Amino acid sequence: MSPRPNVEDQRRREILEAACDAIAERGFAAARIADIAERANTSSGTVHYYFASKEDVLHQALRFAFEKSLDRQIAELAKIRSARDSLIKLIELNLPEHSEVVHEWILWMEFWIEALHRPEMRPVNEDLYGHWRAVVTDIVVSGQESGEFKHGVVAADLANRFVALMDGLAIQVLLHSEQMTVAEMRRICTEFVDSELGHRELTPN
Amino acid sequence: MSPRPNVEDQRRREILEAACDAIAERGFAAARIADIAERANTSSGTVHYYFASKEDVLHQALRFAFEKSLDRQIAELAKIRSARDSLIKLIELNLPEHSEVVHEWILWMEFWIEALHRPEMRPVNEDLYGHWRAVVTDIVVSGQESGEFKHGVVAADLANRFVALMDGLAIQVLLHSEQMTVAEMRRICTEFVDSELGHRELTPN
Amino acid sequence: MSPRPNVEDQRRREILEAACDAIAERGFAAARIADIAERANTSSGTVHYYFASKEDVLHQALRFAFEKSLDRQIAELAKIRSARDSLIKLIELNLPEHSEVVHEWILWMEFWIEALHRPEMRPVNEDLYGHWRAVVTDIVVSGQESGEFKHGVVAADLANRFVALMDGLAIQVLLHSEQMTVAEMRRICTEFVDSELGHRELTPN
Amino acid sequence: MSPRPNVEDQRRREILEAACDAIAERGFAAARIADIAERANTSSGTVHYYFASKEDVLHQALRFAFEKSLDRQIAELAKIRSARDSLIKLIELNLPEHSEVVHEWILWMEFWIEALHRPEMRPVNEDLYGHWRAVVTDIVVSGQESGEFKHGVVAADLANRFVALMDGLAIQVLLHSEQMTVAEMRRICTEFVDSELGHRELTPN
DNA sequence: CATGAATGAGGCTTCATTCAT
DNA sequence: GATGAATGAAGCCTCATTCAT
Repeated sequence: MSPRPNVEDQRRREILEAACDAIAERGFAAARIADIAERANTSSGTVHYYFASKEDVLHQALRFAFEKSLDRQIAELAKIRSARDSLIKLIELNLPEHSEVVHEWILWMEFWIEALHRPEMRPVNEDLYGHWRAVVTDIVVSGQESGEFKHGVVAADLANRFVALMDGLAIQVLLHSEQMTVAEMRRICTEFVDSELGHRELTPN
Repeated sequence: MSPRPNVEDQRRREILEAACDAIAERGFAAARIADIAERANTSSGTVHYYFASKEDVLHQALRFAFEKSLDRQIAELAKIRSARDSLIKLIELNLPEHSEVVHEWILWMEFWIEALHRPEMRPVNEDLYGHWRAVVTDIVVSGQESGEFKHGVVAADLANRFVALMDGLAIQVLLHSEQMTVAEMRRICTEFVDSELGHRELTPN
Repeated sequence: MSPRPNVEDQRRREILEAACDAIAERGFAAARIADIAERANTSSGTVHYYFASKEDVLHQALRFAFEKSLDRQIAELAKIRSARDSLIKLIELNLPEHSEVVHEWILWMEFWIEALHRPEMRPVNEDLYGHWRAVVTDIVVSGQESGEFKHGVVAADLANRFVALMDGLAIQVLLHSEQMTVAEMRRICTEFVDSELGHRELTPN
Repeated sequence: MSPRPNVEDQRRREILEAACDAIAERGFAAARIADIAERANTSSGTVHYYFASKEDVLHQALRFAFEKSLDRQIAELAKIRSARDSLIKLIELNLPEHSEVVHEWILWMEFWIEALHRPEMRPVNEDLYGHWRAVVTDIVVSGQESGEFKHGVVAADLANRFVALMDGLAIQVLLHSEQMTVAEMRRICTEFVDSELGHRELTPN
């Protein structure tokens, strides 16, 4: 009957969102409780009312962001029939072109560093990255089953390479490398899909 | 004539090495001046005597580590004639298998995060990564010129993809992902070289 | 007519009991409103609803405990006829042997410290300790009147010495001193009574 | 050669003295690092430079005060030949008449409470109180040997009773009980010595 | 050259207290 | 009557930086 739980859950989410913003803007290590409180229009006391410690908010914030992002992407992909279109969509959804996606990538990078020094966070990587890889693997498999993709490629292996390639490219885009722009990243990823899975090479003559 | 400058340079280097160790072990953000001093068997006062600020030591330490690593790799590659062997060697030199290379990768990852939030560090990326790409590009070009590699591949583009792939794979290896081991990374990188540059596909029948 | 006041009084007492527990377990200074609320199965808001401030609950809790203890002891003593048996009973009732009495002693010790720094609490000492001394004094006087105790001892003086001795011994027992056990405390107190008030020494031959 | 150690030791002692003052004035639990720093004419940072934590300074301060007090008393007693005079001197040295002795008593009381809740401090009690008891025991034994005191009293037992009596009386004096003044405490303690150890009763005629 | 004692700003965390419900 | 979400003041502690030696 009571609407309280929702209110509390709502506040909780606001704080996590604020924490994500703070991490993206100032970096994981430099984010202060006060930054989070400010962005959530509340007090530092309230942040501690909902979370046990700074580490607690920040870790939960990262997981929260990743789960939200994964859900959103899965929802977007669900609308698409073609396997190739799905991978292209996946590329588009993850090109660090607009600030929202840039933020997500920054959170991933911050997470890598944190997980590097805090082994207890590695399960998050295992879990989330596993999901990610599974998404790609599923698309590849279904594309192969439907005949849209060529056979002879191990889906899980391709997923690993695809994800690694995107990660590596995104880093350079985010660092504003002159050698790597969003456009270039898009081209490379698209070509990766077509050359690895496409039929063109199979019918040269 | 005085030998002093060497002494000072020596000490300077010791501090930078110590800073690299501190970053690799505790993380860029968590590394303290006291950690550096301890690892250099000196005092925090001395660290400040040689460097203007904490940021100064840490930034110089990263650049120092990357330049040393680049130099060492270039020296190793200079001994090798074959272009393919050079790329294979490059892969081996950068597989995060032993602690030294793991440390180098951690420094790169820490650097990415730092450069993300401190734009003034991006030139280091531009510079060092540029070198890196140039190394790969040169090997590819020389391989193509000698006929060892197939033509039709844009060397600079391949270098970008190669480097991005390694970066992305290394991250997962460093996070101890169950899906990505050193062996798997070695296989993927080697296959990348052979499938992208090798002649096998060109003579199927 | 309304039974409410009883409900409120009841709740009030529960909170005071809870506060006593909290003081005994965590110490006066370390006891938090949340500790009290938890032990009273209620909320911190409710504690404040019944008491003006933390200081208020804690001070009232101490007084409450002492009054309860005094009443209980007076009731126990009322059953006893012999003056010597009364003093022996008093000793038994205050030997820090079982947890309830240990708790009472801890509350006294906490009270001493609090009264030391908060002069406004000293009247509680004056009042309660006065009662205590009066209890002892009355027993001694009645024992002397009945001939059970020897004369020549100033009852009020003996009460002061008796109470001080017990306080000092109890402290050492509570600190788990190897030199002072409950058994030893019992022996010393009993001998005190007999040597100070008994007739044995008076009729040696 | 370097006078540094002395300087550091000196500063250390100053901070401990300041901590004792802070405890005596504000109470163990209410004493803040800032209070200590202020009284030592230094900064809170410096307090932490010499001591690991607040608990660390405060605990060391108590031990420091007790050892100093014990040493001082032993030195005073060394000048005295007569056993009775020694006990009388001991009483005088510990009557909470002047602020210095009052401070010492407050520190003891604060210590009792702290040791009650922090068992790791109990050895301090065992150690220091043990010394104290030993001092009394030695005086009694030597008095008995010299014939100054009557025999038939177990020295260790008397020491326990003497110390407990003084503790209990001091508490009431410190709480400004109307029933217990310094003069009364002096009288009671002196009479204790004479009645327990004196020869008067032995030579009634 | 090098040290390390000293500083104090900054940030996390605790917790009594308030108040809307 | 009772609650517990929210607050913010207060205090401990860390650590880069300074400076006298």
